[in-house]
Amino acid sequence: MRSRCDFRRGPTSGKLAKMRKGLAKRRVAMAVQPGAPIFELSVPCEVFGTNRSDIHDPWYEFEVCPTESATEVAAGFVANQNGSMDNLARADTVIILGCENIHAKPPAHLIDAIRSAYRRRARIVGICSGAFVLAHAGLLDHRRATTHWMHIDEFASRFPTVTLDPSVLYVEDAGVFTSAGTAAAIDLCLELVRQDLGAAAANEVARRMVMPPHRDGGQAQYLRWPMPPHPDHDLAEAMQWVQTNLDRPITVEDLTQRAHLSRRTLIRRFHDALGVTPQQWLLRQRLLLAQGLLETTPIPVQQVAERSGMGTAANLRHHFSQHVGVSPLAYRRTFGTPAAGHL
DNA sequence: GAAACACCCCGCCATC
DNA sequence: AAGATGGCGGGGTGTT
Repeated sequence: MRSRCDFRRGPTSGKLAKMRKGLAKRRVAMAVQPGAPIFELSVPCEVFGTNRSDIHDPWYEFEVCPTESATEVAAGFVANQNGSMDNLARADTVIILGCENIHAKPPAHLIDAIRSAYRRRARIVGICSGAFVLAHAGLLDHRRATTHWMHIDEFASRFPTVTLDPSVLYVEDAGVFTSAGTAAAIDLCLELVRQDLGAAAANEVARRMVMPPHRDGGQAQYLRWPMPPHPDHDLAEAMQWVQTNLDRPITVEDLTQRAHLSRRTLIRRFHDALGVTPQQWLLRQRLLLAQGLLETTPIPVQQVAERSGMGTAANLRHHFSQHVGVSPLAYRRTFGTPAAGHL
């Protein structure tokens, strides 16, 4: 079973350096076809299109690019374009939204624009049924991808050469990202910010978007994702307890006691809610905390390991390399803030 | 990087 | 009868 939130696919060190230092201002362009769903359209606008230069300066340059001159999207709204399709050719990240009719062939000029962007190594992102457009463009052949669960069968039968993974929220393969339905667009967009600007920046965006589960008064400093959308009370309480005790050794047995469940049932609940095992989730929380500490503090890697519950620096390095793709120090060099003694 | 040990996961089956 | 839960054990994974 693959992780629903496929955090194993972290960027390589080369990618990190390039992402951080290669461009003064990142350009994101979103292609909008007629009938594009409002929610999915709004997510990239909210994440990339809102000026958040107080989090990271410069913030993204974001453009909406309707595929037609006056593109009417869902619910009767008309995309008030600030960019034309030409802008796709200049973007570092090209986002393709879902289309009204997944059975229709996408317009040729859109396919051409996507292929062209891919050839010049732009990051290509298909949100929800946008995966159909990417598949039409041939970008998903023999690659892992996902789409809305309602379209899985249709997608699989029409694009048999794509390795479809219906269990993940989003997936990346060779610079091509696809996300599952609707709300998964948020997860994917935040992941893109995380790759570009680091975990602290992505978590701050998430916090401002009031992402669950931290709706209570004591907002956590770092977003501990993934969390289940609707965990039952005992499970949520156990997970909350983990969040505030990451510096200490925690076993699955501790979780079973806090959740008042057997080990077997706990694993089942995690699997149903998140698609990951308790241990995988715990490790993810520790790594996210470690990432935040590396970004925002100057403390030695050994202390980062201790505070994040990773135990030893060697263990932290091991998992960092495996899941984030770079060493802790390389990560700090790339994403460290002035508070961490960098930049 | 390898090895040893501890811990974890999941298919299977029984029980509630 | 169907679904949820829990125990077992072999194989897998994490930690040192």
